[in-house]
Amino acid sequence: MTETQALPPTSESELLSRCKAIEGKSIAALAGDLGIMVPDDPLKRKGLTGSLIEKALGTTAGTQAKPDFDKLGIELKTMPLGPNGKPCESTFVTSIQLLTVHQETWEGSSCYAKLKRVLWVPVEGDRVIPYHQRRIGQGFLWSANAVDMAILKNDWEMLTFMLASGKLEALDASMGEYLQVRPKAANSRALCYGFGEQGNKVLTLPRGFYLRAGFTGNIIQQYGLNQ
DNA sequence: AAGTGATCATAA
DNA sequence: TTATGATCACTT
Repeated sequence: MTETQALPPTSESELLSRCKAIEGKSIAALAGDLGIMVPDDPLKRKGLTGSLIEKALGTTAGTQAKPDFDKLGIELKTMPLGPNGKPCESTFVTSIQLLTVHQETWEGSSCYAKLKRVLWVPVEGDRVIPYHQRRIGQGFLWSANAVDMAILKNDWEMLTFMLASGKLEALDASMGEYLQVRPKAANSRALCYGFGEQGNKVLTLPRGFYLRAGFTGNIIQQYGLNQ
């Protein structure tokens, strides 16, 4: 049971060639190569696909709030694809520090740091395909075009304003065109502090920014290449 | 079927 | 507790 961790890639082309090396592999094959067991219980393998691909490609950020390939400024995201070839889930971007987001700017935010350049790795996500058999697709590097970047910025500024001005109860996942804010917690009892209506601190669920599946679906269509 | 809110595993 | 990796599961 030897676990291996690739060294960090030093260029985009090196990163892409590593993607090519795992393209077409099944989850079981990749896990086998890395010496990692795959649980049979779906609840015990949430996030496993992403972790396996991280290990294979050589991410460096670990548990830090930074892009996965820190030196290259690239964030790795898997994109589970349903039977229709479209993403079947939203994409978690970053957790939110509710008490300090109001001090941030879009360009200085961890959300922007992670979204400015993303390595998307499509993976079969159709629930009818046994998890072990699901194949890894063709990874590709992406940056938002000017129009999409403006929409992301607008979403972020609107959502951040809600958080900063104590509108926690009015803020829900229906807000934002590309970005949304949703709970990101161990469970509904794991609370943290945020701002209430009067600018006071109140206990609330931790939140994170997510990309809507509709948006990531547009991305993969533009870049064209799924399995 | 989609969309939103809740949850699971693990590291530091 | 907060960060990482997300997907599960209930509501609409």
